[in-house]
Parts: sequence; structure tokens; C-alpha cells
Amino acid sequence: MRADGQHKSAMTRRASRPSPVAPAKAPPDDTRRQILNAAAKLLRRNGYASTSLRDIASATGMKAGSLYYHFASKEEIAETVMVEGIDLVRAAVKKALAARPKHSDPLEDIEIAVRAHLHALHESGDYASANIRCFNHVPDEIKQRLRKVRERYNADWRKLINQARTAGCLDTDVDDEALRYGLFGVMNWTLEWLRPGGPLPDDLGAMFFRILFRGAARPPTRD
Amino acid sequence: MRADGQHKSAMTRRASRPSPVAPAKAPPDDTRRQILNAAAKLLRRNGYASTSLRDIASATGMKAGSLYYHFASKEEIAETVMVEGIDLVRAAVKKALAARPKHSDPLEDIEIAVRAHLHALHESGDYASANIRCFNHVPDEIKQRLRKVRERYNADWRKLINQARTAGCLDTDVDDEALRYGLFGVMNWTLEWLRPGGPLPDDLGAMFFRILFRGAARPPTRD
DNA sequence: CCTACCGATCGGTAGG
DNA sequence: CCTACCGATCGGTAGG
Repeated sequence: MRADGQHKSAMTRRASRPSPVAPAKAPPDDTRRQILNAAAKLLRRNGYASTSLRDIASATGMKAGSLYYHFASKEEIAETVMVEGIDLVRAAVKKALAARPKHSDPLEDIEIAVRAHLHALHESGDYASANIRCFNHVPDEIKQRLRKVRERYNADWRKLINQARTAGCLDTDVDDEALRYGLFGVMNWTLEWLRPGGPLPDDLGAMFFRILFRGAARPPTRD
Repeated sequence: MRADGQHKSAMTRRASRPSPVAPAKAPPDDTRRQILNAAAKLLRRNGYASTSLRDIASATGMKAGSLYYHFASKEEIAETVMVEGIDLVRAAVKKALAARPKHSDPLEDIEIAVRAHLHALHESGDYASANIRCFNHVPDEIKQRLRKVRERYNADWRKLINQARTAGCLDTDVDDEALRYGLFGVMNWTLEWLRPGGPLPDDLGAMFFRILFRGAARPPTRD
């Protein structure tokens, strides 16, 4: 079976000959990914302080000290997970917007973004959740760098809202920043209560969009 | 000055003679309160795992071991703080609703509740914030008991929303639980971003109520 | 309410 | 990537 050289799937293949760009002697990048996956799951569930390097190591099938062959510190592991968490959601929203129907109006774009953000938060899962759950308890130095990454994603939303504002789709007595914080609030708060058996993230996104943009109150009847 | 027996304010007075209901020989309840105040502040800022008994003790001017004269464990201190955090907000909302204008409609009641909740969260401060910030990282046994206390507060909001529903004030295609989670989301998420220099909690409450019930989109013009 | 201390666990390192 | 270990810190206790 091994003679044909095709026995491994593309997912797990390793270079059989040293490649000029990725030398085969180097430690497999897979291990690094396994560490990050385990760390993301644990950080999401237990928080920053309660996640020990021994927990991460044993979940990856190695000993605590060995983690330092791949990362310089616990902080570096956590920061890597959280940055990826932000970028995963950001990329998911960007991708959903790129696939939107032509000539969609600014409000439709926001609905697409809301649904994509919620979907990524609950399906991609651990990385994005770890970012939101651990942000407050991470050392200040990391927090400051994370803020810059978050700010890029905030800018995406400000742009979406501003396009709706410019197009005249938003009510004049609604504050744009309050609206953005409100959107982040309803979306990210789902991490506190939404369980696997509950409503689907996509349906929830549609409902939240409807409430925040059309309002929960019954519209006044035309008379 | 001490001869008149009136030198202490009512806030800090102690029983000068043993009272049948609260014997004077007992340790002062003030100390217990000071411990809880310090714990609430630290739990809010640093989270459950990163708040040590030594931190709480030194903030109260005592040694770590002495805390066990007032509480049985770190868990008991945290649980006490968090239960009070829920009850403080709940009481603030109840009080605000009790003082509402006569014949206010159900939507006005909800706006009052939103503003009271936000006000309590950011002015009463540490206890309520500690509850929200630490809930996920507290031992399961405590979490289960806290859920029951939270459930009482949830019931208050379900009642408010249900009254609006029954009165026909809410749109038929809005889900009541989604609306409640949305309200909690926008309100509690303010802990993640609202800083002392920012908008006043009351103004923010009015804005959030406006967005969630009237909608951020410009209403269709009547033609 | 303090001193002195317990066993457990933490992030991290040396040497291989 | 492991073994063996470091100093620091943790929640909690004994005895006063």
C-alpha cells in the first residue's frame, strides 16, 4: 500500500522530500495546529486563568514542557488563538458579502453580515468564542495588540453602517455607534445563552436584524 | 464630643448596648461588607480565577486566613457577591417600575426597565458586573444556584414583554424570547465597552429602547 | 483576627 | 519532544 506513494490524504500529507520552501526536517505544522485547537477549546470553556499549559499539552497528547518547542509562552498561545478568532469571523463576513446578490441595498448587506457573524461564532466556534470570552482576563500587553485587530473588524462594520446612512436607509435620530454596539451586543451575547439545541444561528440573525432595524413594536396602523 | 452619644452618623453606628436581635459581642457586620465590597471590585476587574483570597484580604486590610472567620470559602464569597449583583439590579428595576407614571403603557414600562437596568449596572457597579463577568468561570455547583436566582429576574422581563404582547403593542412576527435575549444582549454588552467618559447609561438606555422597538431603519414614507 | 504552615498546582527552564 | 525540576502562588487549615 505504501509503494504507490498515494496512501495519505492531502489533509495529512507530509513532504517526502525536503522542499526548498518548507524543509522536511522542521517540526510538522500539524502539531502547532493541534495545540491551537486544543487551546481554543479549553480557553473558550474555562477562560484564560483556568486553562493550564498542562491541560493544553495533555489534550494534544504531549507534556507541558514540550509546548515550548512550538510556542514561547502561554500568552503567545492565547494571543494566537484570539487573533485567529477575530480574523475567522472577519473573513467569514467578508466572504458572505462578496457572494451577495448584485445591487443589494445597504440594509440587506447588514443582514448578510449579521447572519455570517452569528454563523461563524457558533459553527467555526472555539477560536472566535475564546477571543470574546478571554479578552478581559488576558495580560494588558496582549489586550492592547488584540484591540488593534478588533479595530480592523470594527471598521468593517462602521463602513457597512455608514453606507446605509449615506443611502438614507437609517433613521436620523439613531446614533451610528450605538447601533453598532447594539448589533455586537445582541450577536456576541448569544455566546452566553445559545445552546446546540436552540435556534439556528442563521434564523437568529434574521430575527435580530428584523428587531433592530424594523423594531419590535407593532407599526402604527395607517388610518 | 462622645458624651452626647450622637457623634456617629446613622451609616456607621454600632449598637452601644447589646440588642436582643443583634448581640454586640458578635463581629461587626461592617467587616463582612468590606470583604464583599473588595471582592466585588476584584472579581469584576480580574475574574474569578485571577482573584485570590490574598488579594481580597489585603484590600480589606487583613490576612488571607482571617477571611475564613467570615466566610467558609472563596466560593462562598464569590457566590454571595454574585447573588447580590443580580438582586441589586432586579431591585433597581422593580423600584423604577413602582415609581412610574400612572397609566403608563407596557412599552413605556419596558423603557423604564431598560434604563433602570443599565443605570444599576454602571452606577451600583461592582456587584452586578462581577456577576456577569464571572458567571462562566465559577464552579458548576455555584453556577446552578446562580441560574435559579437569574431565572427570577428573567421572569420579571418575561412578564414585562408578555404584558406588551397581550396589549397588542408588539409585532406578530417578533419572537418574545429573542426580544428578551436581544435586550439583555445590548444592555449587558455595555460592560465590554462603556467607559466612564462615554454616554450616560440613561441616555444609552433610551437609545437602545428606541432602536429595538422602533427600529434603526428609516420608516417608509407615507405616500 | 494573625502566624505559620500544608499539599497542590502553576508557568517556565535545563539538559538531554 | 521528554524528564526532572525551579520558585511562586494558590485555597485552605491548625493553633492560638
